[in-house]
Amino acid sequence: MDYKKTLNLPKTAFPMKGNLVKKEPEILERWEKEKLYETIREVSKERPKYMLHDGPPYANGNIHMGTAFNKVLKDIIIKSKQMAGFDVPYVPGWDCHGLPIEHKVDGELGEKKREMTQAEIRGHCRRYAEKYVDIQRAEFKRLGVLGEWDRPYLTMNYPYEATIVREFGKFALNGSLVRSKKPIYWCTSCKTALAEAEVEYDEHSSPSIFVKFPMISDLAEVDPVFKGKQVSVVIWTTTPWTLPANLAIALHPDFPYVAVETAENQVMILAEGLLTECMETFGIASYEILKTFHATELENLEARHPIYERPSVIVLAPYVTLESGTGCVHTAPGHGREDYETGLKYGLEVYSPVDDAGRFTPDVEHFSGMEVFEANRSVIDKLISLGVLVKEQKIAHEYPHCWRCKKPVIFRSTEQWFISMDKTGLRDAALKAINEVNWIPSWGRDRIYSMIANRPDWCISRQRSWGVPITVFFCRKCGEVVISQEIIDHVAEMVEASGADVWFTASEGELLPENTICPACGEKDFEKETDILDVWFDSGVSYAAVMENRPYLDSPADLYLEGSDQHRGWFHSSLLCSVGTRNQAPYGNVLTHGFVVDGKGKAMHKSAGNVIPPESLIKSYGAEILRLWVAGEDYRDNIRLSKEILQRLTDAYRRIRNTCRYLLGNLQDYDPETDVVPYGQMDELDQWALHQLQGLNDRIMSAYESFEFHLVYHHLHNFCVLDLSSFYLDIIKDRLYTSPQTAISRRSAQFAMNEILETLVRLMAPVLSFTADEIWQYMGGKDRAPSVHADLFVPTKKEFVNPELANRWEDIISVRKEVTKALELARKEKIIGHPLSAAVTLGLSKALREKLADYVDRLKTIFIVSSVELVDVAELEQGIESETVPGLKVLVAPSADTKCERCWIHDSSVGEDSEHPTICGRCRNVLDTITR
RNA sequence: GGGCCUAUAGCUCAGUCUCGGUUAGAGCGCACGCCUGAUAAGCGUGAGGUCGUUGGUUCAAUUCCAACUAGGCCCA
Repeated sequence: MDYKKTLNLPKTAFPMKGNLVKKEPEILERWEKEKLYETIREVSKERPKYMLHDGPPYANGNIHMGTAFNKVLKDIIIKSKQMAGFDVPYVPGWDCHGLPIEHKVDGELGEKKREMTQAEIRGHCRRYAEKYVDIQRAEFKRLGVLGEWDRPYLTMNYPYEATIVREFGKFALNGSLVRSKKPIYWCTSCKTALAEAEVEYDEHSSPSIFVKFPMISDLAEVDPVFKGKQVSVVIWTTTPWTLPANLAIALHPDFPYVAVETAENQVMILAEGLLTECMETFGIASYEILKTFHATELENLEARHPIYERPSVIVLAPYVTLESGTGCVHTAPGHGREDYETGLKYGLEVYSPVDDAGRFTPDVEHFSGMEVFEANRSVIDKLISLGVLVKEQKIAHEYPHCWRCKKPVIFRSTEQWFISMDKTGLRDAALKAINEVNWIPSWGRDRIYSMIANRPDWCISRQRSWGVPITVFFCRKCGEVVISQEIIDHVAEMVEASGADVWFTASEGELLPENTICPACGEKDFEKETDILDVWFDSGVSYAAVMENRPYLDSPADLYLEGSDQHRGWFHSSLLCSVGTRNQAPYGNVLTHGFVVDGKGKAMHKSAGNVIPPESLIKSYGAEILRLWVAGEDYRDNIRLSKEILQRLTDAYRRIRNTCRYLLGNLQDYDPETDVVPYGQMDELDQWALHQLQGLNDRIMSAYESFEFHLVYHHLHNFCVLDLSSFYLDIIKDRLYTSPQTAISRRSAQFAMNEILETLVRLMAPVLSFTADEIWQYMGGKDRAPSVHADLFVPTKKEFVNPELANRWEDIISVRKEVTKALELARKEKIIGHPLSAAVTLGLSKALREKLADYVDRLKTIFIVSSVELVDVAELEQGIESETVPGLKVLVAPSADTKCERCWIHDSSVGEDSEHPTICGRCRNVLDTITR
């Protein structure tokens, strides 16, 4: 007889192989068809809300691993919060305006752009952004991220653009908006401002000159040695044309400076570290050091401008280096980024006497009307004639050029709009708000705090096309800036109806409310501003455009979650916008993650060839593995990704999947409605399993709560491997397979397995969203939610918590470990093969024997051997003495009994029954119940 | 160059922070073996770590402090 047919072997249609690459799209289709996201909204509408506000990725290009990581992390949080009992709507968004898109469109349009109106160009930009929103949306959905994908927020939506206008209006009207000059890259040939990204560095030949600035301040007052001597500070520059705009000389605060007498009563001041080099350059063979200064001694002293009758003040700046020059840096706040910063610090004018075409303005004596690069020669000649030029050379160096016309660009100051950090106390209010936010990890607070504390005013104007206009007007007669609540409301309404394009297509008369008059001069003739807003302002007001605007959302949000670069980006701009208009942070918690790097910890760069695009990962492993990776990595540090990591995750995935499959297979005949076994009647091992399960449930739910998803992964995996596969499930196989199908001992195990599966499938769902959903389809029982994602975590069941029992089993488990070791040794020596062919004798100390007394009959089952005999440790001469369990000896021998053909246990009762001579008494009895 | 952060077995993570103290843990992978009633599965055993480096504090440091090195993000 084939006794195998009399066993209750596991059976399930749930496939062993995930086949994720093929299966995932099918599951996604089903979610879409069944409107899973809407279903989840419906079932949770009465619950407390949890607001995670999505930071908008830029609508350009395909998603990369970093964006994929971020979105999946958000999805894990959303799903786990959802299952923890909240209502968690998720509205994804995109950042749509800005230079990178305009730049791309620019490149596509080429020469055609010159004949197009601004509105036409903007139309192209809009279509470009739409295209990438569609592409990225499909890519995000493929990752299994659930959300309101058919109604995301786009910063270029008309209502969003109107919100930007309104929020800008608040700053304009509360006194934060200021207008002042700032140096920017400027192409004199294209007559346009250039962004950093539009500047290309290329080889360029420049004059290199050393110039004397005679001291006005009398150094003899500092040291008599200077009495009667002519002292000059020597500077070096490669842009002689900026000398007319010179207002200061910068020294490094920590460097020593020397005064050297180079000729009779002629003294030069320069950095000590460059003295030798300079003297050589100047061709000065003999000189004498008169004095060494600390830079701070010279601060605020005045030199005289080499050409004009005005002072040039000595200032200190940390960016001064000893790499070249004299250590004394010519500073023109209107013509350099660093010069500008230093100028701000010392209260210098942002002087930039150069027009759009790169010509000196009429007020520049000697050079007015000259083109700046051509003026270089004239400036040098002038210096020579004044006797202040120390040395002239040529230098080849990297110099910024225009990306379009390839001509060298200049730094030139133009009028820009700023949001003042201090005029209305924005900085202080923002710092205060930072302290009321929970930053995770906590150092995020320090990082953004020092940025806000030290940042200059926020320059919000850009001389571009693709963005939301700065909606202010100027009076054509008196130049007054005209802005009011009425104007803002009027413009915002028009933008809401027709988009921000209206600013560029409509006339001032249409954009302004009727009868607007200039508050300064009473005139009615106005000109609109042409600058647009920094895109960081767009996304910075998303809490207003999205969270406050949609009735089912709320602000401040519970959570913002982005990469750590966003301390300078979205966290930063959102904070300033919100504090500036609402005096509170737009978020209660801010979670940051590190960056995706390769297996060696190096940043992923195209040039390094170590980039793994999400698409290729999904194609060969499936999105589920990507999700497991997101969960498994501790994101507070850099997030590594390599083939090996993916291989390990794939292994772990299979293990978890197979464990669930085994549970399903053994539950195929179990009805959770009718086959329930009361706790008191359960097998103690099953009770142990339930106890372990409660611990797991607690640990994982709290790991979700504290956003420590790598712990979720490890706990889940370890539970499947250690508690279940290698222990619990291995031991109960005998009971499951050989008992009568409906026996209470078997139902007891099934009851536990059912609890385990019900709990596991929920615990894994936020991470393994596809697989949990797939398992869900195979689970029995009535009143099941349509998807695991629409269900809740199982609350930890106190009635299954039994620490006392778990304690007792600790001892059994430690003895079991020793037994398996002994079995392995016996196997090595060919004494046994399968553990069921072994008969084990345990030599026990009195104490140990007492502990195991109640389990005598079950030890063989627990150890999965055919017999266990207990003797006093002193009586057992052979056997291996345990190193870890005191008072334990283990002896393994081949079983003397015959193997039962049905249950494979070696037992003395085999052969007793003539009808079934190859099976044991126990199996014989089971057969009776089956055949009866 | 500045600010912030990270560094424990081949890989992913515990432990250290809040209490410094006997042989630093887990899983995976690897090696070897068993099973063939979870089978492109399952079980067992074993080998892997001078806890980034160097100093300091201490009776004692992977754990506290400093510097350095490597790496990351943001500035310059």
